[in-house]
Amino acid sequence: MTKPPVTSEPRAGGTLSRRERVREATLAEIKEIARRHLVEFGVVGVSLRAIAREMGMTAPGLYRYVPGIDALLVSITADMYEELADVVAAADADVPAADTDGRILASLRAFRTWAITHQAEFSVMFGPRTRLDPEADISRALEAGRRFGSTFFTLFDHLVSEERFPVPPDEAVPDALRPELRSFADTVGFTSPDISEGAVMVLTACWVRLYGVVCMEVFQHLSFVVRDMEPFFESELQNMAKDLGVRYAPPGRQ
Amino acid sequence: MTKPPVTSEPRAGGTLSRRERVREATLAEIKEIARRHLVEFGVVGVSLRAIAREMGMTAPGLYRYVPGIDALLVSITADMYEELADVVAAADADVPAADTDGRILASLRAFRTWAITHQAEFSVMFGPRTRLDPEADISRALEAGRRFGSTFFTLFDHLVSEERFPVPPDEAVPDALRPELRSFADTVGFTSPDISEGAVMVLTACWVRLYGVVCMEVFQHLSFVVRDMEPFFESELQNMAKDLGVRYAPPGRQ
DNA sequence: CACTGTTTGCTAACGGTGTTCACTTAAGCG
DNA sequence: CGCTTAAGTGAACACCGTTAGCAAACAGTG
Repeated sequence: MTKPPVTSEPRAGGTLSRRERVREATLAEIKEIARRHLVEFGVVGVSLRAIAREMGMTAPGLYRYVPGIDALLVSITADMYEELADVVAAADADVPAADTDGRILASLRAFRTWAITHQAEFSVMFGPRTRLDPEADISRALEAGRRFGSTFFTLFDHLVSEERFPVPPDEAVPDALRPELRSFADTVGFTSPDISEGAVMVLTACWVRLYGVVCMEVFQHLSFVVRDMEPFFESELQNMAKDLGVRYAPPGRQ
Repeated sequence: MTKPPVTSEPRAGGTLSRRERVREATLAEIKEIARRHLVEFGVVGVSLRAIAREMGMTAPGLYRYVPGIDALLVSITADMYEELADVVAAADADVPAADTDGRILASLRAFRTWAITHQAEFSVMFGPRTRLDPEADISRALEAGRRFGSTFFTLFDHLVSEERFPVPPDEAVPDALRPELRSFADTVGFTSPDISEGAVMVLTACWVRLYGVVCMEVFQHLSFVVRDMEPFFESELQNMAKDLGVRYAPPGRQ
């Protein structure tokens, strides 16, 4: 008995047989309900038994489609990374290609908007790995994460080649940081492979700020003292824009 | 039948009766084991039955000491905030009082060190509230959180009064941000109540950066691409120091 | 058509969880 | 010493993930 993968491969011909189609549909239903339960009850509220109950079947039956609850969570997490990557890429594509500044602001705002409108999803994606076991195969999520980042990396690359901001010389990069920056740039697959370490340092510093402010907002660590976090995000965006030589514009109506 | 509080109050005389002492000891044991299980198995691995088993009693017996698993988690979370506040305050106190720069660096490094050496604790404290129900009484944690912040606020106040860095004029503060900054400063209880909004804006920007970099490290969102996050933290610390007019010094041995 | 092998879903079961209730035991107090 | 009250137990209920064995439906072939 072979363990079923979470996503099944199409057969040789490229077309799916009837059996494969209904199988795919059932799997999609499982993931749809799991996602809904995640949003409604949080990550601890996702259970195979409850999913099966809602589908009108029993929990052991789900094991024909999913190897277990952990793998299911990993799988929908990968879906969510792909969705986020799509949303950010779409926001980027909505702005005229020549308007680098507008594209950067739009992409980052799309990231925040998605985060605060999908708090449960964001928490499992960017929060601590409380339930996703470390041995799980997260390659699909990693790939989508890479795609998510690539939108920003491409835009950042434009800024560097347009010399929008003074790139710190390599001497200004702390020695201990250099190999880490190099490793980061390589793994992440920069558009221009000869990007300087100083530039990558600036990029990560910007990312840390935005990640930090979005995390604070989604995790609600200032919710009892601050009603609306958007001004903080916009302020951070403005700071980042200044450092990067990007023309800041307040969020358009639309 | 009155629900037992998680921490019992000492009686009028100030001394604890024998009964109250053993009660306190049992409660302490419960929390000690819960904490250990949290570290060992993560937040999902904390269970009343397992705690009771280790204590040689049964789960319902614990309900004499704790109203339920949620309240227990909230309670040890408050303990952890108090511990963190102590650690940071101790690091601050270890540096000569006149050396504001050194105290700032020491306090922030103590925060990061505690975070990475207490990842499970940090995750429940600063990560998404996945298991702490929103209706719980978190006043003790909030109070400790306030104390945790006050170390930094006091030091920041020194910087402001010493005019170490150019405080942005009020016109430079986005209108939308002003009431939020005001609310933040009031709730948090600044040492000097007439601190300007521009100064608070700078402070929160710094905090967001450090919070972000520590979260990334603890939540391991770059672990597959970066081995050691310390250089990133130190780099961010250096950036912050520059913006705040603080003399940066690399982490001393000791 | 009948036959065969596979896929699908079920029931039953094991061990784990939080929580409530009724009950017994034991400790402390007057 | 007797009485009050607190501490702890066992049984029960409703959940959870997971495995094993079995029956029915299905797809394809002789």
